[in-house]
Amino acid sequence: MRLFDTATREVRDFIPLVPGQVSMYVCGATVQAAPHVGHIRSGVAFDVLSRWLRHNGFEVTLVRNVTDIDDKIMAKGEIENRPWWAVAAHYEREFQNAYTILGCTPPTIAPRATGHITQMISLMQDLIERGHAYAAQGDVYFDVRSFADYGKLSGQRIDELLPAGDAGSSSPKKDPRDFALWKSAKLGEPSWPTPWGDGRPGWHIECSAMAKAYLGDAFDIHGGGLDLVFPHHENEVAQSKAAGQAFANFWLHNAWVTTSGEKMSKSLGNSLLVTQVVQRVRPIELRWYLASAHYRSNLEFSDAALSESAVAFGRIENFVTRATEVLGEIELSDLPVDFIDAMNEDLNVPSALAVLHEVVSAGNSLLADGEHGAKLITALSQVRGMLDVLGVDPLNPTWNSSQSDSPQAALALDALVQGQIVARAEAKEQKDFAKADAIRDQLSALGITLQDSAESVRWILEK
RNA sequence: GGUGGAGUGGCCGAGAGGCGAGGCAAGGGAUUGCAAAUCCCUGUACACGGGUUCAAAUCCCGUCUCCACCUCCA
Repeated sequence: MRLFDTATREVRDFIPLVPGQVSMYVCGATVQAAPHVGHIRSGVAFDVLSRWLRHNGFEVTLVRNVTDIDDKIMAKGEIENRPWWAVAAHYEREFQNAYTILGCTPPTIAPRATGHITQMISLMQDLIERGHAYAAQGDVYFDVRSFADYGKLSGQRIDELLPAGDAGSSSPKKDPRDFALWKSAKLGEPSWPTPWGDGRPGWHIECSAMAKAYLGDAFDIHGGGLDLVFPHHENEVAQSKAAGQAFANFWLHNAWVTTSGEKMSKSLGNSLLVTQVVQRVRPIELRWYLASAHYRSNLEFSDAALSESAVAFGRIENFVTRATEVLGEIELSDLPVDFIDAMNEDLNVPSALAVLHEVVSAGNSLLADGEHGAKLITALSQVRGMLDVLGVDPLNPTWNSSQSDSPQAALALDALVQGQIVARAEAKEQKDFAKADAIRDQLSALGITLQDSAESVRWILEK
């Protein structure tokens, strides 16, 4: 399998540090607002990666952090008139819900920054001892000039960077590009005791501390959104490597969801909350849409594209449902070679989907011809296998809408619709097409679509 | 100013020297009482200008446009 590594800017062979196991750290959310579609794209992208790794027999340890203390969370607490920790807990839950309804496999652990202050202190002590950090007026800063590789990950040179915004004359920093590992607490701010005084973590330190706590000094993959490359990941890798760790072997970054060509972000006012979008399409359709573009390509979000994508998925789903009605439960078989090749080449999902569509077409032909044998079984099992890798197998219990799908209700509805189907068949028998069409229209008005085929009539409830 | 990415047919979206990925939409056909569902057929697209090559969307040079990061960001 090959993956694009931001650090080397090339697609290269992925070989885990420990055979058979993959350790992965993905930057989750700073829980200061509800998740929008862009946030969840990242969740879906790395979920597809971990599913593919598991499919290939790797045991995956996935750490996805929750940064639950930072300036914005504190500011939000002011606005919402509640403690910072209530804000953090609230939005953490919202993210959790979004990941869940989009079918993301839960991470092995979702550690919180505030639960790892001890590890942060120990890391800072280590950095100070090694001469890569210094305490000043209760703050602790990372000394970027002390670390030769600073800027390597993002291709930045320290002297070419725009001056940092907080580099005022009052700053105790040695260099304006030095960044805060720890910030001394002002009155009324949350704080934790340290050898340098009471304070709270700066951004970046939590990820270094938690990656080490759960994955050790060296691990396979570090992921996140493209905007994290600089400064977040640059600073993280600087801290951890300056502390003597090998840190991440691969750096993976997902691209944006855009609208009108621009990155979706709160400040531009163009963000769409996950909760809003899943009112328009089903969660599985949103996931299909987000997963269907290559993770390193921008995905231009539009209502039209979303709707078309849902229609396209409907065709796949239709095949799965019809074939399953004919075949019942089946065992999964091997995936098509072309699909495997596409996924192994830096998760080329769009190419992989071309294979999926081909198998679906072939499967539909088999159904149309009434061939319900081994070929159809293979087609269905391959299709479901491919969908499963992408996390969009419609038959997976994840997607059962719990409220409406009680078995009794489904049986009752089926009995009623079957009655109408029989009535329509009788009308057709008597060439009373007006009556037959009226029955079909009635059902259609209720969201029930009839699908005729040579030997049977089936119905589906539009969702 | 520094760094990185992108411009592909009506739309979405892969590919990255060689004989038209795929999807959606559209047109035609099969099937149907009519629809729906399904299947088959139909498209010579790669921002622009040069160049290299037997061959370029893919390589080189130049130009234009857009986006992102360098401040919080998935």
